[in-house]
Amino acid sequence: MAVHAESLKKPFKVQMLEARESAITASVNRLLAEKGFDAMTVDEVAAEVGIAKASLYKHFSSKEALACAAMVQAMQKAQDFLEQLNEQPPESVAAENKQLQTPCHALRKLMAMTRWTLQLKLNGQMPSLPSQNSSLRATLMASRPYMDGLMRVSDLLGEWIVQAQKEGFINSALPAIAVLYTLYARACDPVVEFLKMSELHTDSEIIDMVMATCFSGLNARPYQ
Amino acid sequence: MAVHAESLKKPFKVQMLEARESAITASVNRLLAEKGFDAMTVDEVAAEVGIAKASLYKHFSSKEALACAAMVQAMQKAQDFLEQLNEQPPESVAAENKQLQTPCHALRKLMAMTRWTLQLKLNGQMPSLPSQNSSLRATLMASRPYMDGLMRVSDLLGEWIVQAQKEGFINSALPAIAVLYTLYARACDPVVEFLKMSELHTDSEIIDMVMATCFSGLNARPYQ
DNA sequence: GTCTATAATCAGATAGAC
DNA sequence: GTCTATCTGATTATAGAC
Repeated sequence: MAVHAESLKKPFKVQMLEARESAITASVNRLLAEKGFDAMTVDEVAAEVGIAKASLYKHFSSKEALACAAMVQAMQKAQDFLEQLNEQPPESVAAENKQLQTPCHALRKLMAMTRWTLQLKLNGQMPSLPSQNSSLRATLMASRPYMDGLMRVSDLLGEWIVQAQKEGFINSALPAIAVLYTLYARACDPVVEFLKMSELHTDSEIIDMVMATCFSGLNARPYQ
Repeated sequence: MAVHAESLKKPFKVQMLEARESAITASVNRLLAEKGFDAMTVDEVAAEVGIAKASLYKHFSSKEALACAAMVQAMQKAQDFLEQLNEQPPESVAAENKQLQTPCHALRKLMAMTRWTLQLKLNGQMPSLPSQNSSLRATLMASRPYMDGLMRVSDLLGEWIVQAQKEGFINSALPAIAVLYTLYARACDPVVEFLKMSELHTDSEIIDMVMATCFSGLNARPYQ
């Protein structure tokens, strides 16, 4: 019983430690979004958190572990968003947005998730992992929390994709995995940055444009 | 007159030098495609070309200059392809391919160019510059040959985009610049790598899928 | 121009006092 | 656990002989 009480109510020291580590992952997340894993230095992280570099290494054993913790946290946020979307009554999903006005519940969830991704990116909060093969990939693949989150996210999205295809709202000629990858790719779509840099459009307009190209493509659609 | 003759027929030594430098840029191009600018080391380049690192630096003053030369060559190849596409009678553009069967000449050229890009990528010949801000960006921006090529390519594509929009084959609600960026983004689309890694599809199938999502989007199109 | 050998720098990681 | 100071290795770049 004492053991249970101990594990339910965290000691003060543990709370402090977790708060500190949470502050670290938040900084890492921001830096990963801003410059990517390779360009981010451990010195920068330490400076931004306001502690010495050696102290960072007491919390995380390597730069990869540091980035991995941030990625796990980001993945958890994504999963939370999807779970909440999954539990909502389908009709209530983003009804305020005219772009989401499709009669297909599954498609509406997929679009809501894509909008969320783009918004996060425009806010500078979407960590960007190296597209090329890197030491970080191996660390992520070996991380249970990360892989568990990734699998759960993929499962949820996969279900919605198959459902939307069954209902005839997503092109069934595309393998579900290709649709999944295409949606994931919005998280690192350079079009968002390019349009943002051009300063010709608001964030909202940029999202609408990328949503349009993602779901409707470049072609004009005279019949719809 | 002697000057003209000199400049028309290149001396043997110059030919050798250009051949050597061409071999270098080819290696750099391949390495840029394989691992990107940051992960590519000058030692690797020297090893692959088969000369000493110090010799490389006699040809190119820095790693950035090295990559820049490769990018200029790649851009030149793209421009050559587009110019040739531009001079062809419109009817002859990739008539053999069923995916290019649109009555709009401009759209057909855009699609041919996109296919070409994806094919180059699948061949491991599409150099990938760092999406983030890097020292390479500055070098490229300061390079006349690169920027001239980029502008010419953008002009040609821009004309076709506007034309296809005028004829009602590309969504006119999208600014031409957004369409241009979306096409450029195919050169670094991670969906291609992901699908390739999954080993579930042939290169040809991958191209067809990415072409479909690019031009028609994910949505089913029951009316078309 | 090509080479070997070396300088210079930067960034990830650690030692050891407190 | 935090700090300062340092180590280590990798990588860009150069010196100087041929």
